[in-house]
Amino acid sequence: MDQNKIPQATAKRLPLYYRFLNNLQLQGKTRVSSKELSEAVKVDSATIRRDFSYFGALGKKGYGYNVEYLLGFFRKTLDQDELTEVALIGVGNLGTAFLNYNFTKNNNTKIMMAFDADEKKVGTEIGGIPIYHIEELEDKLGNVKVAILTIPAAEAERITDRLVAKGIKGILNFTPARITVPDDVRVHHIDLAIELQSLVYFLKHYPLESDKQ
Amino acid sequence: MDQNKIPQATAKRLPLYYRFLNNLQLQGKTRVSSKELSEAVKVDSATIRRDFSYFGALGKKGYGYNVEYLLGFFRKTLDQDELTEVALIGVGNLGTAFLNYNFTKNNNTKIMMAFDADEKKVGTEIGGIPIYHIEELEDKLGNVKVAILTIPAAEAERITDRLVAKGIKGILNFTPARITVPDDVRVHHIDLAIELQSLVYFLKHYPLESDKQ
DNA sequence: TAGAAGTCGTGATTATTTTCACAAATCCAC
DNA sequence: GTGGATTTGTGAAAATAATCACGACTTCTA
Ligand SMILES: NC(=O)c1ccc[n+]([C@@H]2O[C@H](COP(=O)([O-])OP(=O)(O)OC[C@H]3O[C@@H](n4cnc5c(N)ncnc54)[C@H](O)[C@@H]3O)[C@@H](O)[C@H]2O)c1
Ligand SMILES: NC(=O)c1ccc[n+]([C@@H]2O[C@H](COP(=O)([O-])OP(=O)(O)OC[C@H]3O[C@@H](n4cnc5c(N)ncnc54)[C@H](O)[C@@H]3O)[C@@H](O)[C@H]2O)c1
Repeated sequence: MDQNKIPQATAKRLPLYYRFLNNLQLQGKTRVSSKELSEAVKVDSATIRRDFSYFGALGKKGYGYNVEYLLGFFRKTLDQDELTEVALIGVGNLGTAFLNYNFTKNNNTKIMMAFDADEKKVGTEIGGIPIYHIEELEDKLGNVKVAILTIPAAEAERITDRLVAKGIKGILNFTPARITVPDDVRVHHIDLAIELQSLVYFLKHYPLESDKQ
Repeated sequence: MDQNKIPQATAKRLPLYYRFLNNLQLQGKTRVSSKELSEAVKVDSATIRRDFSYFGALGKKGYGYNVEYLLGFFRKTLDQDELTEVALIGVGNLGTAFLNYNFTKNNNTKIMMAFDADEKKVGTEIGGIPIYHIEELEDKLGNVKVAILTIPAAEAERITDRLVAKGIKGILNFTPARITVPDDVRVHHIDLAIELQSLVYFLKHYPLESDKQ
């Protein structure tokens, strides 16, 4: 709760760094420079050094960063030692794909349960995750604070209200609906149609640029 | 090709505005203010007005914006009159979900073909889209300039090289791999594991903030 | 032990994006 | 018509983010 001064842009890159450091350690590397890191994650090396510097002096001049140390540091910073439980709402095309994916691999986030309105899906399991009826939402949700929303857009607002009422604090929203939530609930929109459309727009209107993301 | 001065942040919001305007028109609304728009898409109204202003004076003071006019304008700006063809590489969990989704609904982007390495999938269709063997990539791709990448991370770089060699200019990359491409190829990364992880990070470290996105 | 090479951390600068705030224009009710 | 209510478009300011560039320190080699 202390590191409230870390720029949002930096915070968004932390998981990326963390994942790459994990890979490095698996490969047995013990040190890494901001330059190497930069080439791998496609973020300017000065930006990486700046990002790290918000957490203090993590590296050593002339040497770089010690992989194990840095990894341990990020593990703590990203709370990788405690599992974050997630609920998924809407076991359709997208929802099913997510249930089949192991987010826990290097992430310590786990979908614990799923909900759907379709009686045929209720009672079954996908990837070992039980699917409950959406009417059981309030009963089953327990202490889960994060939800993934993969229901039709028309249902989004109504279900969101129920999630919020039950204490959900973070929503990863894949529906095109822009949902309304109280100030203390955070929503990240992932709008795949818009991502595709904006990629196409950039292609047509920003030819030969060098700025990707 | 002319509007090269439009900020990237603005460009990314255009499809969002476009979609909402479409909905408005379907509802039969003829005018809309930046304030209404703001509430619907959760973007500050001053930002919306600024965004629009890059394209000239689209509204009328004291009145707001004419929905039909604005929509027509964005349709042209976003090239909605011509269909953009897309290829999907990797018909697994995610890839299948995308094939079942109709991006063309209000987007004018269409997945025309898919590729996979799995013989069992090759030759079949999903959502009316044919699945070819990845070895046919160069033969079948034709003039398609945009690709969606939903293959295992380990394959990403190799396949990317082939796509680029064949003339692909835009890649929507869902793999965790940070792929390397020439300057004239644009890559948008959508890294679902990182989105989830960063949402969790924000929840734990930025309590009671009001800034979502 | 000395010098060369490498690399961090950061002050300063620049770039980008958001937001404020208000004059000007328009609308609308009467 | 007139006047109060709206709402745009945009200068200016503020906030946020990226990048430059270099001093300081470390490592490595001989
Ligand atoms: N599939 C894609 O590639 C894609 C792309 C872009 C956006 N999206 C968006 O993601 C969302 C999900 O897409 P999808 O393709 O998986 O849709 P889908 O129709 O396959 O799945 C929706 C699921 O939600 C369930 N559902 C419906 N109402 C419900 C309710 N009230 N409570 C709980 N469950 C309910 C349905 O039974 C179904 O299983 C949609 O909003 C869609 O617009 C999907
Ligand atoms: N499913 C998810 O929810 C999820 C979440 C985050 C990230 N991802 C990433 O998205 C990508 C796809 O995930 P998925 O769950 O759909 O995986 P998947 O294993 O279900 O699908 C991968 C598909 O690619 C095909 N393939 C393998 N090698 C190929 C090649 N050389 N050429 C063409 N096709 C090939 C496989 O046959 C398979 O059909 C992965 O990189 C994964 O890390 C997926």
